Amino acid sequence: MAGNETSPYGRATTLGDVAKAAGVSIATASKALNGRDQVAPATRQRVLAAAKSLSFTPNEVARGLLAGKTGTVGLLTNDLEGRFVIPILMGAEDAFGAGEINVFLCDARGDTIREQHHLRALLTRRVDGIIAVGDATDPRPSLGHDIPVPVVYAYAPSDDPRDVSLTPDNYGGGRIALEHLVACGRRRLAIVSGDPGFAAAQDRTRGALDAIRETSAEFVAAPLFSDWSERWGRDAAALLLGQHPDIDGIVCGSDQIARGVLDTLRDLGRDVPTDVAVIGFDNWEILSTNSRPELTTIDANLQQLGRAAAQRIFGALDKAPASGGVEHLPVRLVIRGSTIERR
Amino acid sequence: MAGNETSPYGRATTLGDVAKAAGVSIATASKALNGRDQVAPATRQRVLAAAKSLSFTPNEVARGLLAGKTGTVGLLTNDLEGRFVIPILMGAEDAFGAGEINVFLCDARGDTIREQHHLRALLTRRVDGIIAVGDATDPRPSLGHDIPVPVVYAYAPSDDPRDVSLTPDNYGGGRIALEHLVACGRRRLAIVSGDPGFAAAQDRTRGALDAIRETSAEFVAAPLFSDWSERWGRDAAALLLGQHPDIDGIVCGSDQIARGVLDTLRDLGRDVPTDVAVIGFDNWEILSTNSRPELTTIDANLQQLGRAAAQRIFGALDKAPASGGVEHLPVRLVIRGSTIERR
DNA sequence: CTGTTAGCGCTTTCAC
DNA sequence: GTGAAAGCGCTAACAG
Repeated sequence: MAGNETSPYGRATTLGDVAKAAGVSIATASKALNGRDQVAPATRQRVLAAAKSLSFTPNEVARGLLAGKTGTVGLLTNDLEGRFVIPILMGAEDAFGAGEINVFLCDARGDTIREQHHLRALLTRRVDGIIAVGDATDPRPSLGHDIPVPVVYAYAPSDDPRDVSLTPDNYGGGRIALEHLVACGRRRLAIVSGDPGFAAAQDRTRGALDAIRETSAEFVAAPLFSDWSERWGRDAAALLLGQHPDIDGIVCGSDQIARGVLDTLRDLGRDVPTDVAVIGFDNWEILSTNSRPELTTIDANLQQLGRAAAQRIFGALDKAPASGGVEHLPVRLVIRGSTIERR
Repeated sequence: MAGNETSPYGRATTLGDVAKAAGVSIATASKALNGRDQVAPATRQRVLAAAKSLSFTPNEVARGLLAGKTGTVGLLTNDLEGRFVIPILMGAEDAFGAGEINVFLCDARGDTIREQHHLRALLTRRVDGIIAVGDATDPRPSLGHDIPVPVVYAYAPSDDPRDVSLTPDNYGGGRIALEHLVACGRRRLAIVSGDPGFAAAQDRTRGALDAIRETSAEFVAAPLFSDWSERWGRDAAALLLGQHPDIDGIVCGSDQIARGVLDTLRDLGRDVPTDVAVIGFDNWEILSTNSRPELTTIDANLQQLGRAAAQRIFGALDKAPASGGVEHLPVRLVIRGSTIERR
């Protein structure tokens, strides 16, 4: 396609080439191609034909230079797994009718230096906004306020209340999880959470603790914390069942922990959900849909979170920056076989 | 920062602003900032100072327009999980000393229409190259040859031999897996693979089948195929152990399958690795490092694959396009507790 | 309706 | 050493 001078891939076709081929001026070609209505139908046809035959692709870079905005957004992440960032990316892509915007994904790998580096690069490329995605719901250091484009923090909120932050409602999730177990008829419950240093562990647990007061159920033991591993889930379940053999429901801090809990219950010959109901958190499908039985869990609606983040960016673009603060987005219950009998 | 006319975020500082502040021409300011040597040290200092005090960020968009290249690469993926694409992205970022290049990540979600849409958008943004990442090692339809920038297919190769494709050496991985089991003293082996419609299932299995001929070990049963789930791993193990109680090693088609196999072995009271050694494939850490015992597995070196893809792009940029064909990149054995006794 | 003109922000000859 | 001028590809007035 196009010319073929020195470089292996030739020079791309320009609007000038199209105009020449159609025998019109560049300005007219531009109008024809962009659907402006001050151009004769016949002329437009000629331009369109020329553009097609030359497989003309308009140069968005030039367009962006002129317009003062590029139609790009930077996604700055520390999520090495991609577990959070991919759904958030998808949500962001959706928020602008596919293809309007393109997303630069930058992986800072938990390194502040690298993050600054990427931030600078993104600004240099004149992104229209930045979404900072963390891999935990604990507040993270603000990127600062001397950034000339809107910034939204997703999943991990900023520690500066002036920033705009979106994070899942872990507290509400804890409530929902507990309410579901109670609705399933469970009365003697326990909590196995993750690393107590994480806000997620605290918030989810707090939600469950608060919610139980409104029910006739009770916790047979204080919440257990350690880390987010399956191993801990296994160990915790053994501990709990040893001390309280009559437990009939366990709220877990994550799907990983829940998988461990399921393993131990199986080892101990307890049927799930008949003897003990188990609920996880995250809806990490590779874990939640492969267990025996499949895991009932709380889904953080990350794709919606991505949508919302993108909307905040674009809202802030024309109007004033969205007012700061941490917004907690609703999560949702996903019911599978670990809490109700499947038929 | 910068001026503050109408838009909420003001107009960005331009080179002109810096030049004015430093009392020099735009041309001189440019030279000073870019380390050209035709500028007096004193002048350079003044320009640098002005740039800093105005927190000037050069506009890479304008620069790209002039240079004819943007320093961006498009990553077009169908990998909804992000399991493959994130390591590949990291490898690509590394290949160009961090920050030289930025990557547009586009998720086509397995939809050809959306893929074409994204492809067009990327070309419109004048990316310097495109990496197409699939979520399986089966050949995928070529994006075509009328693309004006280099394209490299990663993980999923193109079905057109003229394209440049990089994919993990699954066959070699199968060999390595088997050789490891034999090196661990196993002699009565079996293969539990995944969906037989996948190239990965066939290639890995073939590698193991070929490799065993060079050893004194044997397969006690024909390879088993079904799907990539844990459930299938559990069922297959039950079947195998029922028919061949003396099995002492199982080559699995994926970590998921291996997890299922481990579960059944545990249910049957077989010790791993003492009675039966198990090896997985993929090194999907959430699975492989959380099992009992942890999984020995084959890692596809995706980060290196990303590096290599980026290098192909940039090689092709100046010189002729890299010669086409599918290149199989080496994989590596990761030894954990499912094949050797840990101390 | 169409073409001319003037830039967007920057780099690069090429005079001075 | 420094600056004026041209121009990357495109759009947006403004004349004609």
